[in-house]
Amino acid sequence: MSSKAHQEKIIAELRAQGYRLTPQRVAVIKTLIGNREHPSVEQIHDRVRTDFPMTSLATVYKTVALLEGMGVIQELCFKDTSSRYDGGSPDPHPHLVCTECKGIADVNIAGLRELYQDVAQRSGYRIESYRFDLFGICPRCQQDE
Amino acid sequence: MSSKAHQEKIIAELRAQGYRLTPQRVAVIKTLIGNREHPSVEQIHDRVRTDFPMTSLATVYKTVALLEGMGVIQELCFKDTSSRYDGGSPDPHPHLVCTECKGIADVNIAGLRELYQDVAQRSGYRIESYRFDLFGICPRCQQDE
DNA sequence: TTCGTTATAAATAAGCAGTATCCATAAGGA
DNA sequence: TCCTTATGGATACTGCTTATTTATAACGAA
Repeated sequence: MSSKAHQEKIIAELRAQGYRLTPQRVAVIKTLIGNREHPSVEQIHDRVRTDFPMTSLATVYKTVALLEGMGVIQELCFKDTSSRYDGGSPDPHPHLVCTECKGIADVNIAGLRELYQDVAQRSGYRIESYRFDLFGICPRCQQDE
Repeated sequence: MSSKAHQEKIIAELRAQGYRLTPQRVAVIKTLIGNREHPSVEQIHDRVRTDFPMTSLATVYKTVALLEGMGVIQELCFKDTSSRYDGGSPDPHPHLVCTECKGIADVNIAGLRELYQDVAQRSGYRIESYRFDLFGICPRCQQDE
């Protein structure tokens, strides 16, 4: 699905659930959806304010909470930085996290589902989601060393 | 290694690095090491205070930071609860997290190393550690439903 | 198009986990 | 036993996030 179509779908979903379509919300959605940069609330706020300078930080917090509640974005919480938001896919997937530049990249790992379904069977847990972060140094930061 | 031996090893390591062995530190170590319950700072604090009632929360924070810096325990940060501490093994390993009772269990997943070494090769990242949490409902909480 | 209802935005106060500060105390070597 | 100095205790503070309050604007109805 194209980024534009994805945005439209979420906007339609908001409308369907009776939420109002405010310019601020649309701007947050546009910043998040199809953006592969996993921005922080601050970064979303800065971006949104280029178009709507009066937008409050609280509004961005409320909007990302709303979108997360709808299950269309994922919050990625880290201990040393503020949370980052993944608007690319609402389904869990592993992330590559550069400990140097703090960049976050999506990565696909084949066979992961089978792996944790085996764990579910062995442990008796009913597994509903996961979080898999690989920490290291990205190629760009390795060059800069 | 037995839990007792593990504690002794860490105490020796503290001494070797010139840190003082205070009763508070020893109590924190005893609470953490060999404990499979992944306690929070609050829980460690409560436990330590049964023996040393005057112990401050700040002391527990400082001690777990020290132990984490030495690489003998792992901090597990979550978005909805305060951090939990893993004193069982300093090496990264996956965790099963019950979203109902907030319990955390260690789990072994064979082949994980190969899996992310393949990712390293494909992506060019130099992977140094990871965090893998599986969220779900533990067997006990499933029974209580 | 206008009006009315009411969800939402802005501003800002409050909450909370974790950190820093400061002084008194006690660990450990001499 | 004494001395030096790291450490503990108390508490103020910080930064991220949430709650509160009031004014505004979205959207259905007429």
